[in-house]
Amino acid sequence: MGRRNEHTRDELREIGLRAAEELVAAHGLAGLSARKVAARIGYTVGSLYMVFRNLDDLIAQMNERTLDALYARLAAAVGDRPPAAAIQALAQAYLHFALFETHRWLALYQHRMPEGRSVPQSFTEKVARMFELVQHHVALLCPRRSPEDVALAARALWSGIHGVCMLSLDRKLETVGGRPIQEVATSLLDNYLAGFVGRD
Amino acid sequence: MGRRNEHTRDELREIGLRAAEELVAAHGLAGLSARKVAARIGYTVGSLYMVFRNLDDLIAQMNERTLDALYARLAAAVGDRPPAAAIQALAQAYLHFALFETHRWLALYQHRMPEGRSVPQSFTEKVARMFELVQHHVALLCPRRSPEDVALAARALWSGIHGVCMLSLDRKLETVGGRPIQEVATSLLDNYLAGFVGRD
DNA sequence: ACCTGAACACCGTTCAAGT
DNA sequence: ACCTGAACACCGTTCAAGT
Repeated sequence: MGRRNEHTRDELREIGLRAAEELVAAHGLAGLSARKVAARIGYTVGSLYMVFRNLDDLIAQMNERTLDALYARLAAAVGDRPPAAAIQALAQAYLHFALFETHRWLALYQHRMPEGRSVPQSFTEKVARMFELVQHHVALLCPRRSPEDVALAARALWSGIHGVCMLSLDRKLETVGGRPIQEVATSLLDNYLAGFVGRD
Repeated sequence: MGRRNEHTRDELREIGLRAAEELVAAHGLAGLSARKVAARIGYTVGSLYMVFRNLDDLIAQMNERTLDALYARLAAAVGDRPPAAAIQALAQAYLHFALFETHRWLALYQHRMPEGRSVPQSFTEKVARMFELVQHHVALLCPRRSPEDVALAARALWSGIHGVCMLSLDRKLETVGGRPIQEVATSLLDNYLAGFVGRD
């Protein structure tokens, strides 16, 4: 057998990633398997290994696409808002993505590279680019603060918003009478920034 | 074969959980399997299903033990400190646990119950108990605030600290020149509380 | 060069059979 | 009642063999 040649390498990679995204969207990262992806695109499992080093590689590439989508949403959300509003918009856009593309977003953090191996550099760069978006607007908000202070504040805020998403999605940690996630995020931003700017 | 009777049901459960904890500590949740646990305690896989409903049940029980350990550390950390110091101590104790018992702590959040099933009530209660520890000290710090405000603040802070841990452990998100995790956490608490108390 | 099919070493879960 | 051993349906990964 062999030689179907219906798709180029790039096409195979594309439909593979798309199938993976659909599987994850439907059943979460745990519902993803190389065999299921192969079945869904009408190839044998072995074929996937022509285009992806292994399943971890496939997931890493899928996650990079998620990062791209997330970045686009964040960048669109800021628009030309003034700093404080821009930061709030960034947070709300992040929340929105986590809430409405839950499985895709969770896969970003659930997937851990095997023991020794690290994540590709392109992945790290996309994360850095996203972080700088936050940092930029914090800097605009507090022009007199040192770059170190701004970096620290951006990191604290970003981590905080991330934690709000995580704990909200994890039904395990949903305490009774929990507030809507947006409200918690707003509280975090408002109070942190009040403290941060107040000591400007 | 059969009938070894070297261990009671409770003992079997205990050595099973202990073996699971050792495997997770060494290789993370991904390195855990029912067959490995069985091998490690010198029983066949089937025997595990006498004591645990399935692997998810085993992991859930293991995670409950982790929650107990974490709660003990947090409670010990507060001691009889005044509110503000108590909150800082809680955060630092949480960070410490995440940093030094990383795999055990990560397992708490990496493990997701299968599609329909939810986490046992005892688990939820242990989480609630931990959350109330934070809430209690925030209430002491701001006696004039409404219970709703206090709950919101506690939730924002707890989520924030959690996010700091998560993103710090995830080497993926380590941005270059990242500050030490404790510093980020302190910034989060100090500035949030400055904002929160300032509007008291 | 592309792709298959079968193989290998794993996995969770069940259960008849043995003591 | 306790425990085993084998079975079943899955899994990731490799690779000789076919076109």
